[in-house]
Amino acid sequence: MGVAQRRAREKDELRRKILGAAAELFLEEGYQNVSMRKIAERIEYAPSTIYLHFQDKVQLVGYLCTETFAELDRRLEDIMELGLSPLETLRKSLRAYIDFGREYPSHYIFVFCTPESLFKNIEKESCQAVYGCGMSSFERLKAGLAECMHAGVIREADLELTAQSTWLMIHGITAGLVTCTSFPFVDKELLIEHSLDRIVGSLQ
Amino acid sequence: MGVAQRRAREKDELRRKILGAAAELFLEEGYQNVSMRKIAERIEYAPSTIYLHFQDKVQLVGYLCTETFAELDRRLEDIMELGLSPLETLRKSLRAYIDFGREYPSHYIFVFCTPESLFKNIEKESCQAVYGCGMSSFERLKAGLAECMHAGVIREADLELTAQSTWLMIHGITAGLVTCTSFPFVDKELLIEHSLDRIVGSLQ
Amino acid sequence: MGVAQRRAREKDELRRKILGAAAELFLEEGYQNVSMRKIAERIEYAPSTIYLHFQDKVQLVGYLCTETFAELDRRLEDIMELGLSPLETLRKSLRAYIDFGREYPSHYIFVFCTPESLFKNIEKESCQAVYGCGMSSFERLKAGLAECMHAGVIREADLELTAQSTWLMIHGITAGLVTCTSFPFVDKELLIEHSLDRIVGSLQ
Amino acid sequence: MGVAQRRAREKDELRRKILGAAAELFLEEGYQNVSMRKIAERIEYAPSTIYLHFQDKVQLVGYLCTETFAELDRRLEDIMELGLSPLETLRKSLRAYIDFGREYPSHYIFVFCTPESLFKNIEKESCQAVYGCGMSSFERLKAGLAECMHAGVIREADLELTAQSTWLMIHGITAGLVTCTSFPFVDKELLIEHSLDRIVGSLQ
DNA sequence: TATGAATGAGTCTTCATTCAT
DNA sequence: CATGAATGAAGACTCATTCAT
Repeated sequence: MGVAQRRAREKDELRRKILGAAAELFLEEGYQNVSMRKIAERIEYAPSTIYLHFQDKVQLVGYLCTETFAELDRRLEDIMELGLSPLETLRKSLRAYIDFGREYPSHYIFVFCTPESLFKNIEKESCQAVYGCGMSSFERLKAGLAECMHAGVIREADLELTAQSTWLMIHGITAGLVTCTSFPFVDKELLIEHSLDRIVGSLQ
Repeated sequence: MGVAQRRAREKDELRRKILGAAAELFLEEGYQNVSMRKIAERIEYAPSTIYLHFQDKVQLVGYLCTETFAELDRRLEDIMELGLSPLETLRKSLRAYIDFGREYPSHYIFVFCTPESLFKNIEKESCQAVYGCGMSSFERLKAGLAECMHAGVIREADLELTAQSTWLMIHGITAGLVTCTSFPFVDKELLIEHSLDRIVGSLQ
Repeated sequence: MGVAQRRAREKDELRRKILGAAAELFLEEGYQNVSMRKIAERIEYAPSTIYLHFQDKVQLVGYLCTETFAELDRRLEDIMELGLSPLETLRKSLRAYIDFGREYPSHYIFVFCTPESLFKNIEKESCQAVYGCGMSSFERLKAGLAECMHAGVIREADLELTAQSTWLMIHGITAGLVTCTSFPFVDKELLIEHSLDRIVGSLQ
Repeated sequence: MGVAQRRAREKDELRRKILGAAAELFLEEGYQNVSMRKIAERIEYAPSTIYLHFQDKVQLVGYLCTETFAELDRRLEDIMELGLSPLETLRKSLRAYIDFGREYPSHYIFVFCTPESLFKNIEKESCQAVYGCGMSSFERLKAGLAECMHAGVIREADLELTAQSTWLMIHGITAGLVTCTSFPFVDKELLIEHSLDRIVGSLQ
């Protein structure tokens, strides 16, 4: 049993190594410039070895995103469990979203800023993984807004509309900061807080 | 001299033809799926001919974006010349920005949603063209905000901060609508107007 | 000892399972589209396990053909034991040969229509198995012809020459029907019988 | 003009060189083992250069066969123009067919002995070229038989049936001699002539 | 005995780019 | 000015096979 366990652990380790290398390359080179070959080179394995762990490139990237966004979900969950007021929870969640995007810029860009035309010849199923994995955090955002409306701390309005509008705005902040790296932004901390003030304020 | 003139004119014509074909392909297929070969095919010239007019692919696309964003500038200018109130002008400008992005999704994505790491091995000059071309519209936005502050129709605040924050938000709307094509957005017209209400409202 | 026997039996069972799966795939997909992996998948064993039972792919296929052609031998034997007249026996044998080829097209093609150059880098032994396995049926054909000559029901002639010539003709019918699947053949039953009439007729 | 002519000639020369190398490899290694890379290596060009002359592998092979079978057609035509008797013409044609197959074994094997399953994932169109190119010689054979029937030198019978049956037989001779290179054939000249005697005889 | 992990050589193909003409 | 020819590097992926366990 010990053997089987070790094997499983080793297998998982390599899997994580692959995902790690992929994430790094992603960050450094962007999705387009990440190839199975380069991933393999970085971990010093043969390209074909990757195929023992992932069906194809898109699946690999899909897992990468899924796993990374699970982290965002976890963070949002943690915030909800802090027992803060609905409004504080919302504000903290929005901030967590932005922070997350800045910490995992490549993942964020890949999932939310990659035009779908890029996946022209790729199976729908595989793409679902990539596009789907942002949905659960959106749902969380919506839930947070619902609670605020319920508590009467923000204006009553169409929930879906409000949620989408709010998401678009924090997406703008996240994406903008993350992709436009040579834009001469003012102090980013200030910029984020100022923007959140406006966004949250405009809900009230 | 007549000869020289004609030559210059012809040269310029071909240049425009190339840019035109590139723009079409760009729109239809997105940056990644545009190749020099396809551009050449479309205008029925040899691929190598393109290199007589443009240094490389990125430069070509850079020019493309520059020219396209000039169109945005023109639109913003037109709005300013309408003689509307500062606030109306601002609102119309923001709206024009979003509309422009939706009309030229590939250009918008290329200029604002492409992580710069993608251009690792590419001459700075070429990249400058790409990244610079959004700046003038940002300046216009800033000017519009300044006028509103001046006129006292929006709250007095740090101009640069306000402008960047505002840009990030409308960028979010534009980018979100344009890249997340499979997201189940509510009625987009409504979504945009609602969001603009919030953004402009949060300035007051 | 009981243990050793059981082991041997189990080993043989797996061997047959492998050959069975290979035969199925062979039939469904043809030699080129059969891979060790696919065989392994079908029997739910690891690819490497196959190598415990067969040296390599060609050897495996060699055995496969050997076993399948043994079936042809059996059928020819059965016919001989029917106690028919020499000529009837011959005719029935030729027909059985063609039918066999049509039932096992992949095997037939592999053994008789694969140029030997394909096995350039493969051990002679393995190839022998493949090429040898058609010989015994040829010998049976020759015997049948000999008997007919002996009985005076066909023209006396060089036996080897006659046999080879006859084999080439029925080989043409078999191979043609089996490989040229998109050729617009007339009714195949008719075509076969008409051809056999001519072949047998030309012996008399 | 001289320049353009020379260019065209050179282009054609390379094209022929590619086809030549492909044919050689074909012969030596069989269709399966011929790759674009190997062809390129043999002519000492980059693999991508081949794609300037042929769309893809199947097209290349298609041309190879088409061109080769054009040669067979030419030979059959030449025979028809000799002004021989219908029967002599037929006999000579059958013989020419067999000789042709023996001279271009790889081409013959490829066109007539390659199971279509090999082209599983390949466009129908491309395959047509490969499979179609034997048809015109079959038509010639049919015409020859028709003339013989007309002249009353062979038995009147269903033309299509007779033609297909006859083709299958000479196909058997050709394919057998060409693929079964290690079979201990008797003197091939004798074998061919003997078989032709039988085939033609069985028409009368 | 059986296997899981790993590989290296190979598959076809596309692309941006260069250069002699 | 324009091009046709050519290329080298890279793309994703498959396969038969080996070997330590």
